[in-house]
Amino acid sequence: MPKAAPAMTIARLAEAGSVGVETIRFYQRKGLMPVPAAAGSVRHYTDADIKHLRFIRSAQRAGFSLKEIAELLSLNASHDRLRVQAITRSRLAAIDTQMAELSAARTALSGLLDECAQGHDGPCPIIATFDAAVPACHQPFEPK
Amino acid sequence: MPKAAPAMTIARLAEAGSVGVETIRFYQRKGLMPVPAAAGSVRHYTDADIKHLRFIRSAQRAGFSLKEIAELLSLNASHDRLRVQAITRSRLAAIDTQMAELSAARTALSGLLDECAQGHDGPCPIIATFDAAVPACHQPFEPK
DNA sequence: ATAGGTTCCGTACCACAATACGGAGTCAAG
DNA sequence: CTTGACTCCGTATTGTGGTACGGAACCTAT
Repeated sequence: MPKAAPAMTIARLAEAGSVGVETIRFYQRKGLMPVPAAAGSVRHYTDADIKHLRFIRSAQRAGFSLKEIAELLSLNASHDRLRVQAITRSRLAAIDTQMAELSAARTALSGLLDECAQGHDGPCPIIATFDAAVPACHQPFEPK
Repeated sequence: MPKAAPAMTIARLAEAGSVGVETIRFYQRKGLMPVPAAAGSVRHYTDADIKHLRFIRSAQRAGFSLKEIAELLSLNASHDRLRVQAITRSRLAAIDTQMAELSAARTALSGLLDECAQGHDGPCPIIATFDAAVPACHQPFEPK
């Protein structure tokens, strides 16, 4: 019998997915991850769980919220491809909007940065973009 | 005497900035907006406040957090252009990172969308990107 | 067999950016 | 001069995505 793989516990799964143990338990509570039936009193995970976890993380990187990811996962079972496509399309639209916004912000900021780096007299144009007199508002942020 | 402008109250300012009244009070608490000395027992705002508010909103669109915006505003007073430039540069870098991520996500998603829209047998490739068997995990999300 | 590390579980807490709520005061129109 | 809208103020609650904590049970190496 070949030597058994060292049984994937939650800590190993967490490491494989580059997340914390608590994060996995959090996902389980949210219904995002299946909770495997315990073999004994400690759960064991499989490669499928790693993939599952990675799916969650990459969907997150694509901008899906955990709620949407939960829906996508539940649709996996129901085979409702049209719904999946609809969700994906709206995410694509949101990405386009966000990219446009970021791109506009990028243009504006880098222009202002150049301006600001050039001269050095008077108020910085980055902030002077709002060029009204600013009365004192120097309370520390969140003075707990 | 020309007819007086109708005195800008917090509600009017909120409308001009497309935010809620509560949001303005929230910004004031955070030190992001000056709290004008009350003329009588009700505060009056000026065009400068509208600009101030719009600055906050556009900086937010550029991805700055309220904390960073507070710092930018305080630097306006101290004329520390180098610091402003540093903050701006790091924001630009973050924007570039985020755009790259979004762009990658966009490519991936739109490819998958095409694939999914084409065929209609088997599991949807969008979800099959994570192609492991998914045990039931159908607890409602956030079952309050 | 016992010490030390993990796991499991519930509950609490964090940051962020608001939003809601309730009561007291005030202002302006009918 | 009353009524209704608006203001001010503090405190509480929301949603999102986690992170932390404490105790009990359990598993493993010595």
